[in-house]
Amino acid sequence: MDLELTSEPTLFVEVLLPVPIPGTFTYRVPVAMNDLVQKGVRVLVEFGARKLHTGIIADIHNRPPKNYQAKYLLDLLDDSPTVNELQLKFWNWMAQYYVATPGEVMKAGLPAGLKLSSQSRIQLRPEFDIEEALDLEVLSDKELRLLRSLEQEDSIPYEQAADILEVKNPYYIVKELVRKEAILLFEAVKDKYKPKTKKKLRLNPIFLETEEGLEQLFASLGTKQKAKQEEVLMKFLMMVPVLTNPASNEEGIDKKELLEGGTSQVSASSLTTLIRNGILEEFEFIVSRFEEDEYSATRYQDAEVKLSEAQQAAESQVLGYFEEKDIVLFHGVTGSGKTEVYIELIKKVLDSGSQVLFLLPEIVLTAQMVVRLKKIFGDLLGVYHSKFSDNERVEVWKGVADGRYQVVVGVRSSIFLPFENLGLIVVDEEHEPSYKQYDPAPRYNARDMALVLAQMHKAKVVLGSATPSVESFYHALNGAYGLVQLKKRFGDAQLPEVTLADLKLERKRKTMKEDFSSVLLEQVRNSINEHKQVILFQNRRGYAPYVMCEDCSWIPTCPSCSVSLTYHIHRNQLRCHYCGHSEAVPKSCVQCGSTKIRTMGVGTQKLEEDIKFLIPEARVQRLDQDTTRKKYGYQQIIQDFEQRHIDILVGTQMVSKGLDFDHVNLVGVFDIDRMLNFPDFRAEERTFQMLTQVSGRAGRKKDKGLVVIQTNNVKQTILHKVARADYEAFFRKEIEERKQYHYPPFTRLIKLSVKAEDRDKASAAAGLLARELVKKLGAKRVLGPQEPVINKIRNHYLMDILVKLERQKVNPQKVKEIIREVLGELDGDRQFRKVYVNIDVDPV
DNA sequence: AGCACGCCGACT
DNA sequence: GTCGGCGTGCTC
Repeated sequence: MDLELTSEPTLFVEVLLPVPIPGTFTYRVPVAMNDLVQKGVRVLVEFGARKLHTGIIADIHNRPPKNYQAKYLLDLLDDSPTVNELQLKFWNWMAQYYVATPGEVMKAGLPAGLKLSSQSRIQLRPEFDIEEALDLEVLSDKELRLLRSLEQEDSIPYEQAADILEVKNPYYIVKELVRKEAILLFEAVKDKYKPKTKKKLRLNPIFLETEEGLEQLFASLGTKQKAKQEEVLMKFLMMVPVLTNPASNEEGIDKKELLEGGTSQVSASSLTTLIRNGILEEFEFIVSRFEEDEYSATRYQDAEVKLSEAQQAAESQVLGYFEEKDIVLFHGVTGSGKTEVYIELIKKVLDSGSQVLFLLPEIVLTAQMVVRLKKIFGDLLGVYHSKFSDNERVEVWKGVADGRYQVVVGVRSSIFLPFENLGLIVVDEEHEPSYKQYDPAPRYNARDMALVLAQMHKAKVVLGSATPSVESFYHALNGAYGLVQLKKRFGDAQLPEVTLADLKLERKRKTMKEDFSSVLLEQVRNSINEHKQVILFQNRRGYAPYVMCEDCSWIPTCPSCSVSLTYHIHRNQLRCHYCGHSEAVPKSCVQCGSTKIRTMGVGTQKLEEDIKFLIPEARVQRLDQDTTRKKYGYQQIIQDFEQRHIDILVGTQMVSKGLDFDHVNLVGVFDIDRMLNFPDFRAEERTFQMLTQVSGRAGRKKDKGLVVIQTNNVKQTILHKVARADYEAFFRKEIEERKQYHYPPFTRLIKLSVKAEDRDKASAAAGLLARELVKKLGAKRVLGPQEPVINKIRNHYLMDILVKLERQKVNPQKVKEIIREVLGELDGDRQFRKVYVNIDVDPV
């Protein structure tokens, strides 16, 4: 036989693994799999001595690695690719741009449910003879004990060995037994994703084959407990017309439905007997985790949305821009009806056969927008949300891959879904910082990545906002993006009136009640008397940001972070919002022994308490991270507020997002000065956006709403711009400052955070880094190192370096290469062991 | 990032 | 001796 002709080529694959090591890993393809390997397929590989990993095939070739022996692929997990080629390209791009590894991007992009988990198991070697080993006296007591237990089982989990042996770490004993060739240690893999099933029942079809079948059936029942069994059967036959409609039997009936449904309950144990005797058959049916709701039958063609003239004009402007530009910034004031325009655009894209991605910031998602879209797009719409379980995410992933979902509404991570042909991406509230991921790497901004993804799909993008980011508005004015504006509220609703409450003055006159100015409190009372609703905005959760000893000013701080501890009232404890540390409130001062420990400052909990005390008849509810932990917590509160079971909603920025309430006529804003004075070049932008958003909650329909902003400095011009809803005035001033001080959009920023347990080490490493960067980039482009305000988190000291690159002159990818190089040097220096550096490209 | 391996000190 | 803590180096 001619080996040359029959032998198959030896193939190798580049496998992407979810590890933070640069590059892919080369594995050898077993000949039997040669025809089955394809890019994007999940594979099972051994990685390191004992670990199994799920990886993705990124490339296939026939070049054996030079310096090592490639391991074999263990298994292929898919028949068809889980990740398409465009996604692989996208991941790669993202890794380059954000200075991350492809593995880190994979980790962020692939839902956990598509990764496999592995567990070590121990098994007795069948050829090993325990008695013989005993005769030879080569086994210790413990070893023997483990072997005896294994005799009874096929295999046991590794952890169980610890219980059997009554030791903490069975590793050495297990290892010794492996050496003696008594046992095998292997990895069992299980697919984490399990479809959800329902138990269904059908009648054994043999009873339907002949005319007399059913009679025989009743005759064949055992004599014992016959009546009960008959009862079950009768109910079944009433619910399933087996004779007139045999297909209904094929389809079966819910087990639960048979047992509990209808008018009577029937015996579950009789049913079990019927199943055991082969009269009824039980089978499992895969169901979707997403309940088919009342809208699912609707086709979007049927759901008419009437656009106002202004909306129609906006839509045709967007379409007009799309003739020549790929990106349009859609600036529409709160309540101007951007959503209807989005919907019309989406319909058009769907009609052309392309897919649509609708991005929303984190918090809004469960609320009204999804319901609205669901009504229109029915079961073509997939929803991707951070509170979904792993399994639910996998179902959306698969739905997108097989084309069941043509529209997806989702949070930032939905840019990773396996779209084949996107035609449009809508980024609503494009200015929202929650589109940016902080930790872990890749620190990506979903808004920016949406632009990249769209380009790869040759799709269009609409960036929508009532308060566009300075960057986006600048690009729009520059002509890089199209600009479409809606300046009037829908249906002639008026913009709210904005009043400033002068806290300095009120304090002097002693008219403050707790943290409420008399101006605000009076308005709250008015609203309640008129049976209107009120929103109070305080962007700080907890009860008080810190507590303090009245006698010596001692403030409890976190043992691991350089921050004061926040007081939470319900558990009566102090908590760190950075690392989660919590402790009881000290009864007396640690420093001077005084018992006069007072809460300082205001959080949402305190506001809630105060307003309940000041207006006892009002029904008050708090909306923040702490009250919305549960999956539907947020939805529940919003619903209660909508249905007017709540008069006053006290909350963090959660209250400011995309919610339309018809009966709110007052919004109160606390602590805005702290936000304005935040040491960040975006502080004013953030404040303006937040105030505009939260103001938008006041007044709908014909009622003019009122916004009361409490401030210590009524002269701050930004507050007056909010009052006039003058975005463009805000923008003009802001863009001048950005230009003057070289901030985005005129520069690109890269922030390096150096982290080490030792403060001097962090400082020294940062110093070295900065010097090297200055050498290569010039002193003007490197700021710092500077110790951040919060200089210690989780027992690691921090130092920041900011790299500023002029937008026109500098190639940012080159600079990232330089940063990688310099970091490599630091990595090689023994002195800087255990120093970590985070790279944040385009920090927000 | 894990995780194995090796070296060191504490304990039965 | 054995256990377990931590520093170091590697993963196709």
